[in-house]
Amino acid sequence: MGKKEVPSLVKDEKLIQRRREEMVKAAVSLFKENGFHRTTTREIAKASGFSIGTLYEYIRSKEDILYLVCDSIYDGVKLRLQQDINGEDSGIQGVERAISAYFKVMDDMQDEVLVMYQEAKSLSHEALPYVLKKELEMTAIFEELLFKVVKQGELHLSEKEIQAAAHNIVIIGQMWTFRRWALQKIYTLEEYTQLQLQQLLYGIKGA
Amino acid sequence: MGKKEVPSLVKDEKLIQRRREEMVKAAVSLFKENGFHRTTTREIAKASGFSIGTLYEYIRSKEDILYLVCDSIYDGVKLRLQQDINGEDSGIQGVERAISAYFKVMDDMQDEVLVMYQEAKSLSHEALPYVLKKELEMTAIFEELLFKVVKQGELHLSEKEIQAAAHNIVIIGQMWTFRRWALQKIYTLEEYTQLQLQQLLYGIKGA
Amino acid sequence: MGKKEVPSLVKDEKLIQRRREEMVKAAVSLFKENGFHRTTTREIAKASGFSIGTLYEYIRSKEDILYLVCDSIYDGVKLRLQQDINGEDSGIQGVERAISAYFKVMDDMQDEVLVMYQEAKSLSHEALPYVLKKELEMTAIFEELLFKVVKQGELHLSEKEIQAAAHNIVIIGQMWTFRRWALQKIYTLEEYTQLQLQQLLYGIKGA
Amino acid sequence: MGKKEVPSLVKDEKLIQRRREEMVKAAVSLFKENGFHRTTTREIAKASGFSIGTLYEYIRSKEDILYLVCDSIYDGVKLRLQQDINGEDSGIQGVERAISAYFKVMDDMQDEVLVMYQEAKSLSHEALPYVLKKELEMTAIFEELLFKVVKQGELHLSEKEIQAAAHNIVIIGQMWTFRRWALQKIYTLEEYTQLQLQQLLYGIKGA
DNA sequence: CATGAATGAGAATTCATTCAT
DNA sequence: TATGAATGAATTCTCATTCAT
Repeated sequence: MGKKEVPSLVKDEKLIQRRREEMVKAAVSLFKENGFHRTTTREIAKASGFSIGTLYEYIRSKEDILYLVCDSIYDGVKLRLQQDINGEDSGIQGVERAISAYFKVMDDMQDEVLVMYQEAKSLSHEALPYVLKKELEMTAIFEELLFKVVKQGELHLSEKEIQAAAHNIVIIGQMWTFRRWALQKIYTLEEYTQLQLQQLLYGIKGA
Repeated sequence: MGKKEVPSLVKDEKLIQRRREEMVKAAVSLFKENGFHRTTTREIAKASGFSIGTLYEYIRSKEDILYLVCDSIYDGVKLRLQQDINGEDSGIQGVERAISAYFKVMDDMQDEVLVMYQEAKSLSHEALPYVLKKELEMTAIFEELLFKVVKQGELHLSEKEIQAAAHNIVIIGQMWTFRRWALQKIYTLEEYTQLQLQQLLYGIKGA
Repeated sequence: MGKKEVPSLVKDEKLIQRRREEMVKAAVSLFKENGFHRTTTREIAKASGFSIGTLYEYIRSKEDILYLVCDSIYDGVKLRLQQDINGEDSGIQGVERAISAYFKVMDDMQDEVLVMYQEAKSLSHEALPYVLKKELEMTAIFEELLFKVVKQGELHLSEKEIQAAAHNIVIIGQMWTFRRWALQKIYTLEEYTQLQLQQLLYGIKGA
Repeated sequence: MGKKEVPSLVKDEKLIQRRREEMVKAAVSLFKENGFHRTTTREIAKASGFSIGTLYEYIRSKEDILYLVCDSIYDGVKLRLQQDINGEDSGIQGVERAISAYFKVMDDMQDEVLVMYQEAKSLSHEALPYVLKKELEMTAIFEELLFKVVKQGELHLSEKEIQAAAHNIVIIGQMWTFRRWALQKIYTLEEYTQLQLQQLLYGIKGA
């Protein structure tokens, strides 16, 4: 489904998957600490528990690792989000629930979100679109949610308004991590969630 | 006022300023294209119009350049913003005006904002605080604006609500640049401004 | 035994030893010709028969090479000296024999001694003590030799006199190399040895 | 008298002399601390109290400074030594006096001696001979002294023995500085002088 | 499949020296 | 004479990637 294929010299698909998971885990931790450029492939291999030679059996280049990392994080975020939202109540209530759940995911996956946020731009022109696509899919989740509520007549928003709102939700969630140095000094996650729900729903002038 | 001093081997202060401006201009353009890490000091020197030796007469290390770039961009943004806001009408109207002006600045300085946004995190632990401080000052501008309106009784917001609103304004403005690949396909700047003003003031449930 | 460990990225200890021997050999020859500071790491790599990258798999910095060189030379000198002295006759005769052997070693290892003599001082404050310690050990060999003879009643020297004599022996031996430009024009090694034995044992006034 | 001429762009001989003295003084201090290679011309200029441009009005290259330094030190040592020895008593007594005086000069000029000792070898093939010549002149002083005493019949030494003895005196004096890390822990200058006089005159087998 | 030694292009930085003012 | 800004060749060290075992 539109994923970029990263070739491997190894045939055993199961093994590829397992090794890559180890790699990604190690890499996230290292990227978080030192950033993509300051992390060496040797360090990643070592932290992954195998040799540099083996590392290159499962990827072609250092950039592949970054791609796998971003890919994996998006999948993780999306998976958790979909689990937390699923069927449940719809209407405005459902949107609020989704936002709260999303903020919770951002909080739980802070390190990953940060890495994705800061390093994705280092991807080559070839790989970047795949990641931006994921970012849009993320936004689309909230667009759809809002769209349903509009359809039910509970909200009155144009399509462009829906899009703007969805983008806002997404980055205000991410902001919790990439502005943690400011926000997490002022608010607890619960406070932040309450305040932002208020702002998102009612605005500054809000009732 | 709390700026980090970057030492130079050259004594003539005027010259330092002039050369550094050339450097920063060249660097912004290169960083935008290839990012900080993929840009070499030689490229910066060349694009600045002087030799590598001369470059190092005005800075101590590559990181100094990044710091000067970030510093310069913040100053630029803030300067323009303050010019555009100045005395003028207060009240909610004033806030709206300020937000519009801010979005306009973001649009005009897209390249710079993008660079600052993506590369600032590469600053060392020593220099980073200076830049984060600037980011907070940016936010503080809107906090103060809102605070005045609250004082005048036109808005009813707690301090924490003011802070959240200010952060939202700032990053929704920045989002116009760092999500340009999505947003600028959907909206013109005017549309974006109108829609986001609506969202910020009245929220999803909006009037 | 109190050696400074020089870390390597390579795991195979045997290989490390072999490669470092090649490196040291090449470095001695280059240092002798141009001195430590005028010799580049690339030259050392090339003369050693491997690439610059490989060189740095076996050392951390250029200074490590100098340390390895000094270390190796001292070990070489000491080893040869101990082989030449071993059990043999004791008494004054033994001392004379040892001095002659030592002078012979100095003569055989002129290049090495010269390098060690002239470049050791370029070692960092961290590494220098290890080399000075070796120099003292060298001196201690002669101190012990003299001490035994004193104990046997054949010589009458205080401890401080023993130390002075030992230092004199050591540097008069080294002088053969570092004043070669003067001495080796006047004397053959045999002459030098005879004359200096005379001076050392009986002094200027000597019988 | 066989000195190497170092050209200058400046005409005023008095000025040249004065500036060069300042330069040499600054350089000795810096060389002692960091060695010739690790000292930059900028540092020397600064420590001398003039600009880098001015520095190069009085020398042609960095090496010229080293030559001037060595030259100046030798002249200084020789001057002091000749003052201390002059007419005075002759015979063995005179030799002893000269040695003591020489050791005292070495002690007083430790920094200079050390620099000369360790850095002279960095001189180019062109300049080195001039310095070695000075070293020989130093030795010649003691050769002459000894020669006179031999002539007077108070000592019985061949020419080669005289030369060896003179070399020994010179380097045992220098050793006081370049092995200070060992010797100056054990002896005071007076002790060292007494012990070495004893060794030099009567040898290990002593009186 | 796994290993890790070897490679060398490339990057940041330094510093002796020059020359216009 | 004095100054100090400009220069760029030279140097150390890094690190992604390969390939023989």
